[in-house]
Amino acid sequence: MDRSPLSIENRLAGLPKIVDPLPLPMLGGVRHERADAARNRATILAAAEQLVAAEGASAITMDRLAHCAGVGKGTLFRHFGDRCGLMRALLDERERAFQEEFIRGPAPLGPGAPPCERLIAFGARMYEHIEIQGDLLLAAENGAPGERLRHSVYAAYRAHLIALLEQRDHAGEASYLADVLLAALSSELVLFQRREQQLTPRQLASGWSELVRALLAER
Amino acid sequence: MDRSPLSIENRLAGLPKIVDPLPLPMLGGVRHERADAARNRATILAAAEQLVAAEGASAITMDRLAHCAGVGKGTLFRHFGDRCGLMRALLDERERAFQEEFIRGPAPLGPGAPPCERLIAFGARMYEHIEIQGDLLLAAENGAPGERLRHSVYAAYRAHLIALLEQRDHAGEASYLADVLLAALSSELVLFQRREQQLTPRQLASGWSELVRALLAER
DNA sequence: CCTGCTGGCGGACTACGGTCCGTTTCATCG
DNA sequence: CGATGAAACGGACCGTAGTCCGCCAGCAGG
Repeated sequence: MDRSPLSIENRLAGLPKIVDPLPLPMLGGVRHERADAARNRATILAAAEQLVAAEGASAITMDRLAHCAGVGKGTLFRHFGDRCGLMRALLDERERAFQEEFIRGPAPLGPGAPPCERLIAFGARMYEHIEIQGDLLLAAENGAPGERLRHSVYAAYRAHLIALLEQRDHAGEASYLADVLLAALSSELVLFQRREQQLTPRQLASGWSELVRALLAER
Repeated sequence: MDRSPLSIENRLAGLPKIVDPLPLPMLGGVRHERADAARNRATILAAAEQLVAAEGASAITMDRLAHCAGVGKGTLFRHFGDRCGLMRALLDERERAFQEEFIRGPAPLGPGAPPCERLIAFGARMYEHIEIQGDLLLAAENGAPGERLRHSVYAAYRAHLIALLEQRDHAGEASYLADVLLAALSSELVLFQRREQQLTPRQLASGWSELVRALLAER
């Protein structure tokens, strides 16, 4: 958990957690979730996973899921806030693993490689992620306008990219560029490129790496 | 309603239409909209404009608008397809003017300036557009996932950017880069940058022009 | 083990987007 | 003109996300 004082991930200290846990039971001090609540959450997630596996993310409606899981609708919303929150919860495990990889994993994704390589690896990894979890990601990001950008997952990616960009003198524009780069990796756009524009994963990866190289080229 | 043979819409022949006219009345041959239909469309748009002016785009619900305009809900949907279609119709006039500007207007936005300058002007113009019509644009783009990317307005922007990029050797990646650039100008992102990230219009414009210059730099 | 109360639970309820289809209105043609 | 068929109309209807609140049960303290 602890790392060298120079590492990127230090700069992430104090940033929002990977997935903010909603109101969550623990209010004042440390307190655990009531047994029935924990049981219900697990049941719901299991039912949701099954539904997604069987019929895809779009088959999940809150009514149906509540019925399948044998709980009331209110319970769903208490646990996950809204539909997107539920989708995020389904993605959470992979999400954590991914963030772990680029924060502390082996090069070129993790520390050790030069920023340019890390950025390229980041995009490649994100493309894989979308390839596998596309529909779920889409469902998770498809909330109120701008909500996805306000969410902590986005903030984490953003902070990571900014840190990498700042190692290459993009003093003023790092933040702007981070947003642009992440926009290029949004699941909505990528799925459009894959399905409508018929771009291959290869073409995407190559486009991305050209993009990154152009932006990081000495000027 | 009818215009001179030199009018904008004639010159756009062959290009994707600015706003595809829905099923529209004209099926086989040329046929005009029925009088009551035209009257209703105008009434609806007027009521919508008034509502938007008074309470903002988000105040428009289809039920309410139908009531305000004194028509049935079905009529709304027949004319505009869905809520986004209605929003697009509200933006249509400005949209046409904008496209006219960058296709045939004066440099640097229109032909005459080098691609790099035109791209920079394009972004600047788009930022202005969003500054003024932000909420409406957001409402217009906020449909089913990916719908906005499939729409003809997006296709027109895309084609324009590709044409500009291809004047600078981005043979293979022009299409990829066009999508990335447009993603940077999406109203969702821009409004986030303006409202959440507190970027000034100036900072946006400068970020954009750095971005464009970096991508068009000889390599 | 009993008791009290806090927090979880469920499902009726609301608001909204979008569809459907029986009815009405317009334009055309005999 | 009237008749006739096509197109527009309207609003009841549906599915879905999200809220609310009275009820119930798990847990701590006696």
